[in-house]
Amino acid sequence: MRRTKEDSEQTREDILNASVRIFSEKGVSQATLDEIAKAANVTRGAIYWHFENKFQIFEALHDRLHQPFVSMILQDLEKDHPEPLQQLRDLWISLLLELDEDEQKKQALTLFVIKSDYSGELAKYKDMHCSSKNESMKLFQRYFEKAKKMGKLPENADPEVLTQAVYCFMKGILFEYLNDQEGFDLKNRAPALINLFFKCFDQ
Amino acid sequence: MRRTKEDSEQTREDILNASVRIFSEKGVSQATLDEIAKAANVTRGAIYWHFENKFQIFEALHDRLHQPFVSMILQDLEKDHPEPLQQLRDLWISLLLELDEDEQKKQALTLFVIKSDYSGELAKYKDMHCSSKNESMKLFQRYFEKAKKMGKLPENADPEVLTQAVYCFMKGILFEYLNDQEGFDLKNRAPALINLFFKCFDQ
DNA sequence: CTACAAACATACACGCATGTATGTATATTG
DNA sequence: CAATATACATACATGCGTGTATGTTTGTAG
Repeated sequence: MRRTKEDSEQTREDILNASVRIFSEKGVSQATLDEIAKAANVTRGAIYWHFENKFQIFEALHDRLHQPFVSMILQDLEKDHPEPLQQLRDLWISLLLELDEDEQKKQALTLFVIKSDYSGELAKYKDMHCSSKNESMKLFQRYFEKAKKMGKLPENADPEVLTQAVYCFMKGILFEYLNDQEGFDLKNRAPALINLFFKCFDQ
Repeated sequence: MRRTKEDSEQTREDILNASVRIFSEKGVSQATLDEIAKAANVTRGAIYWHFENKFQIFEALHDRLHQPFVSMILQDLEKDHPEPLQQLRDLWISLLLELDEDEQKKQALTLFVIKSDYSGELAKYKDMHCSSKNESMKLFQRYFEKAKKMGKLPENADPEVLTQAVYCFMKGILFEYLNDQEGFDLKNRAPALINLFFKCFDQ
């Protein structure tokens, strides 16, 4: 059953897509390669052909999902918005609203925000996760630095602290929403929550 | 090796204490009963005598840790503070600062905030977790309801939204801190972060 | 003082997930 | 058109964690 090169690439994608689903449903450590194989309509043989083990899949998924996010933020930072804080606020609101309607993204975020605790078997990937977290935090910090340079923030405001605050808030929202999607009316609450938070910069 | 009743209760406690450690280090699903047994200086036989299985330990831990938290908040709510928002703010700051120096509490919170994703084997306990979450959120909401009755909040402020906002923020802080304790200088940042957030109510 | 049962420790059987070894069909290359 | 490597599927061996069955000691009730 030798397949062509495109076929092969397709099965690789199938495996990755199935992995996101299974990982986000059961958690990485509870997910089994056989489940993933069945969800991707292949056998474990195919998985072991494309990946060394379960954690290589995890790593591949991380790359596939982190990079688009970073480049999207970078693109947003290119724009010379007159109100960087407002820009960041709107970015987050639209991100949350898009998330609410994108099952794929929800699964991916569920996987990396909730279902992977980077302990035990996943411990080796903690550094990877931390550094990509720091990478995106640095990007968010640039919004605040812009705002400060434009005099939109008080002199004593520390962009690093503000970034950490926003990051924690967003992480909390994502966490609560992804943990109980029925109990969290994101579509209606997201603007209210974000707007409320960004009020603390308006003084 | 029949032990007295107090001995028995002690081993039960030993098992629970060891479980918090192992669970918070490896995650519930990756923790094995043999590890727990060794950490508690007993055998798996002792564990199976006191508990049905791993998840019964988890349940027992949840009870042991949730109830003191609730009663602590209830006690704080008894006080008739003239500024409920300030009271809530100070409560959170002191909770975070205490946490920073209490290894036991850190382990417990790590377990329930990060290491248990309530999927797969833990799915049955999701309801339990959600209802105890809602219970504590209702308690936090009472601070805002108090404040509103006292005219400390604008007429159109929705205590439920405000509660959700604070809860998400705190969850995010806890999550980030527990995930990378070295990278999060909680002792110095906690007051700054909390104070910043509570500013959005001062208008 | 002697049953009996509590409080474990030890031993065993089972299933399940992993990794690897092997088989196989087919695209591709010379 | 043969030879080879690719892209898997299948089969097998292994280990590990769980649950349970059984053994053992000792506090305790009568």
